[in-house]
Amino acid sequence: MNSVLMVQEGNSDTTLSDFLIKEGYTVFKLDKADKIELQLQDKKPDLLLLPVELKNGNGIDLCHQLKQMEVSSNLFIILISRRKEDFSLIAGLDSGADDFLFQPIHKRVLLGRIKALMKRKKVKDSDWKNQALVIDRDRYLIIKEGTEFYLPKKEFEILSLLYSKPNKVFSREEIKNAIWENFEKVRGRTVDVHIRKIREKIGEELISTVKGVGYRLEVN
Amino acid sequence: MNSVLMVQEGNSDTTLSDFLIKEGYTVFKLDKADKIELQLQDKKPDLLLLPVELKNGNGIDLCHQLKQMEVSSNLFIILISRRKEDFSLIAGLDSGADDFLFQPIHKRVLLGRIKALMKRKKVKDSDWKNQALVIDRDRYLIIKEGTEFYLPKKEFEILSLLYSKPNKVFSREEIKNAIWENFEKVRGRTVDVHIRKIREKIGEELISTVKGVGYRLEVN
DNA sequence: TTTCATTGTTAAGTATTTGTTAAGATAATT
DNA sequence: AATTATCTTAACAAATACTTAACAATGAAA
Repeated sequence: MNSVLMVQEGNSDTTLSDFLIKEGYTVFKLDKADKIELQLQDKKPDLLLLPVELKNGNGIDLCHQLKQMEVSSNLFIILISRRKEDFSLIAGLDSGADDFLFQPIHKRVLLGRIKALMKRKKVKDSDWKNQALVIDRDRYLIIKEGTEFYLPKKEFEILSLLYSKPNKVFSREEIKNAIWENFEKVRGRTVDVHIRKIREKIGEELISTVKGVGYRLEVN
Repeated sequence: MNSVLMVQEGNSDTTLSDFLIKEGYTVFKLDKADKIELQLQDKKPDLLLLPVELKNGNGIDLCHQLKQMEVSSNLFIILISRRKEDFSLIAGLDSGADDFLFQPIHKRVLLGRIKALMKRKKVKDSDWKNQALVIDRDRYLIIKEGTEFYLPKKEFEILSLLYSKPNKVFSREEIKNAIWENFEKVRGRTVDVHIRKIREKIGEELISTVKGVGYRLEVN
């Protein structure tokens, strides 16, 4: 995550791009959004900073289109607007944007957002590529770093659930609700014990506890 | 997103409310729509299920009114009607409703709609005002300028509360009221200590004290 | 400047939540 | 039916979070 494509129509301000370059990013600029697809194909940036207000159309629609195209399916898009009112619109529409910012953009805020996206991307990547964990429902098997583990049903289902949203904290209630038929009848430390077994078999560090809330599958 | 206010005039069916409760939602019921504003102020639900056909007026107008009021500006409203014809009307009018359903309401359909709204809310929340700070309830973590922080429950809830209205000064009473079950029993410097912990972890400048009044989340 | 109410801070005590073990119950397999 | 694996539960230990008290610091008003 270190190349950024900025669309800046009728505006040659370099404050932000200079800042990003100083922070180690490769910055490409476009002074019109028209030929953006070619640029994306060519430069393959990680992030696109796209104004809502464009000379030739609007950024929300463009964002929506890009998000559905193959070239840009892995591209992060931050929409930028001059008017706050726009964002009710954006929130209502399904623009698919990854984040939103208002003008004027503060350098530190932008950097923060980029870093947040970076983290998300990392999680995504690890999901798809160097998967530390694979769940094979067909063979009812967990594979962690090449080693296969067989888990009994309950443990397998709980781990699958956590895996379905890595890093999300699942409350015990959510877990019971999802795994047991009559979840009201499951009391005491039942869930905890299953978690214990999973940790024992697959690794202590795999699942972390958020006290007062629940359990989370750790993915970095 | 987990509390729902249902208006059910002349009908005491509990199928839906039971279902929602089982799904983890807090459900409040009203058997007449007359005093609805008081209830909204009091219960602060996330979602209102409002019939179009009311004894004393109609739900479309009421919806329209509510959407313009401060109390309910963050409230999601789903309009419910017995007759399909109503909805051409609604679509034409700008009722401001977030969604529409026909009687009879199927449980799974309702749940689906609620979850869809939930997603929208998340987007809204994250792009709203306060840009340097992101609160991720799913992962139960705070992201400040790209750095993630895990906070214990009470600290997380207090910060979430302050975040819900950036720059608003919350009195200690308001905070206790919102976070604790029996807030009367919380005495002494308890709130202050939690604030201390938050400042320690996320930054001293984040929350400022308004002497004699309370605390405020600083947002520029 | 002194006073006084308010807030900050620390550290210790208390409460709550979670971890862990082992035994008994239940279900599956032989 | 016997054996084995899995699941649930209770009991207690450990860890963590929460609350409180005591005193310090601050700052506004007299």
